[in-house]
Amino acid sequence: MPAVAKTSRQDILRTAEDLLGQRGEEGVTFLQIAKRCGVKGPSLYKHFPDREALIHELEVRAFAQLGNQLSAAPQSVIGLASAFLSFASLNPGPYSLLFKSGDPSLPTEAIRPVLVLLENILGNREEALTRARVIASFLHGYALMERSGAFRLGGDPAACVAVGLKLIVPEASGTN
Amino acid sequence: MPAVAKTSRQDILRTAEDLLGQRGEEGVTFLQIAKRCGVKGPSLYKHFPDREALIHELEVRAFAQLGNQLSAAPQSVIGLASAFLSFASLNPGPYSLLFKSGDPSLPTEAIRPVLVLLENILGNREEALTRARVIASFLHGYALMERSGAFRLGGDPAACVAVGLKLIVPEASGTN
DNA sequence: GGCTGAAGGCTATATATAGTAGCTTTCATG
DNA sequence: CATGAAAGCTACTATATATAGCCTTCAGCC
Repeated sequence: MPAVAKTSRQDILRTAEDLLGQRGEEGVTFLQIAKRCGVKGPSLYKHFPDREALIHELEVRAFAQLGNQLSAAPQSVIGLASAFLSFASLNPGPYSLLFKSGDPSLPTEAIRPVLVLLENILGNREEALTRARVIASFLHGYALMERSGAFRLGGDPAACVAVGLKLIVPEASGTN
Repeated sequence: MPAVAKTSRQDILRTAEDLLGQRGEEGVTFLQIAKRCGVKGPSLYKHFPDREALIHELEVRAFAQLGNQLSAAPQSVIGLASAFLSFASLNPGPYSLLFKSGDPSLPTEAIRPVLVLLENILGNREEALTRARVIASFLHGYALMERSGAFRLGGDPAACVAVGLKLIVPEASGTN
């Protein structure tokens, strides 16, 4: 439309996602992105008002990815939990952005499969929401502590996942 | 001992903790600390090799504080969990440092009361460790999600704490 | 009493970061 | 073909971490 256009919003976002994956959130700098996109730093401000806006966009995308993973997974407690934890460990960069900002409506979308499953299992909307929150907290906390190596007392930390899930949703045992 | 000494390691750490409490981890900068301690930025390197070392020290202190809170709390599942979550919400700065670095031996100390309590309740060391991990993951995840406002689907998020604890340690019901 | 060495300051500097101001180029459209 | 906006650019500001090298002051020793 307008002028030369050496890069684009999409190009920038893709590059930022690469950096996020390779170096984590700290590594997502305008200078690095610009360099890789073949423009100078300040030019990026023609596409994003500031760094926070870019990071927010990455968070939205991360939620979308997580949502896809959960939708595609076996719709069981174990299936969804495994998909969640896989996403966390395979995509530490994007994962680290989740559950931090607290504004978009997308999280609701991404987590929906869990809620739907629990409603089916429990037959109670209210109880399902509470239970979903317990599971989300548990898995999120586990993912973070696992990644940072916070489980230092020996044994197999991963073992606590299955145990935890069974405790939190005993109704799913057998049915899975 | 040696020379003028306008400040000290302790002074710097106290100032850094103030900043951590007031502005969060991002706000803990050598320049700000130096200003408040009445010295210039580079002088701080006479007391700490780099910023990371300072932050690590703050993390160690945060674990010590948390440990004190847990030791002083009622030694019940609810009592310890409440103390943990209180610490998290009353000290967001220090709390944000916990379970991140993954090197010191102090975490082990801080969390010990939980482990001891669960060993008493369950009478099984192995099982107690697993259960402690489930609880720690759950509470840590809850604290983070609560703080960032990740619970957006209405109802009372806090309600899921009691429910979660009861599910994870049903043996404690009645006894608390 | 005076030397000396090291602790702990300081200034100056280098690099990386976010962000702003203001100019320039290019093309799509009237 | 003129114009205006999109998207570059350079130059600059401010803040951050960190290093180099110098200066000052005292503690301890001869």
